Amino acid sequence: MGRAPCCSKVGLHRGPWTPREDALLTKYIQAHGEGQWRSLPKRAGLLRCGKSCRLRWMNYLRPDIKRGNITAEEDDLIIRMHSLLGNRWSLIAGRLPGRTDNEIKNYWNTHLSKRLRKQGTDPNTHKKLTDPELKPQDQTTKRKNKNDNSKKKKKKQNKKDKSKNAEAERTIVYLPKPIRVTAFSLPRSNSTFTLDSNNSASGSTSQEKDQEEGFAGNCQEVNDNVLWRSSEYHNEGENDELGFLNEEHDLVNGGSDDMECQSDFPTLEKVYEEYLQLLKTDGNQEELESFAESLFV
DNA sequence: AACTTTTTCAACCGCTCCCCA
DNA sequence: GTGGGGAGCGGTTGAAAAAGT
Repeated sequence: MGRAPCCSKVGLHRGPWTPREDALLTKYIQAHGEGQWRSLPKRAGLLRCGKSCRLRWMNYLRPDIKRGNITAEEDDLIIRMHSLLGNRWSLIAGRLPGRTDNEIKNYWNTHLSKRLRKQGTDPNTHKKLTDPELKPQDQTTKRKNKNDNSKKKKKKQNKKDKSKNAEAERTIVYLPKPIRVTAFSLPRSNSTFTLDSNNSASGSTSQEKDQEEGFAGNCQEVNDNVLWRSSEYHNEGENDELGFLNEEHDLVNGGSDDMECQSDFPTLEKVYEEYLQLLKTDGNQEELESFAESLFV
């Protein structure tokens, strides 16, 4: 059993937000700032749960949210980030100014994972799908279950078991150990994503290459391209786990003018080489895990 | 035009982590 | 050291829209 819900559902509004609720929330946050989500609804005069308020603000009302279609550059970046980080949407979103984790998650599930499958790449592992029978395992199957109530109920009941089984069956990808990070040291209300017109993601294009080379290919691709340009995706004051990657990329490239790197981390190339060595050695899971962990100290 | 199926995405849920008393 | 509350995250749901028949 988990914790009790953060708020009593009795008497609270649920479902889509009305313009009036949006206005109340926006007005309140503009006046008092973000935070204190639990008590915010009451103080703002909203009949909503604090969680709901937070979500609405973070995913929809925040002034720094970028509207409109995801560009090809963003698209490409999401795929690359996902190959490195997996489903860590908030981290990925942190690299895409103005985009929310929810938006990226949705975009991945509705567009990118499908596209990768079509292209013969497993969206989970980013490896080439060898068995064509794996392909139909997409949302179509999921949708068919949607109208089946008994299955639906069972689905929820077996949720945990399923995820455990899936865990066991899944191909192990030695992604870094997930850690919780606070995306920005500044309060969000103060963080300004001033992305000028030159700030597109990299000029990289070679998705086909990625598919052929799988995870390793992606990693190499990351090294070779300008994905980690600190001036583009590293907000001032940000202290997330990818920070060192940004720095390392600059080191690899001989450093950049706008950023002084005094990191003790090995270069990204070295890290990658070491990683590949460990991958080649069979049954070296422990070493791999500790290696991955060491990257995030 | 009517109906069915599929897709999209905002919102919810359950869980974990972090912080503080 | 520990327990509780707040915040944040990722997975999932379901209503509405779009596409197909």
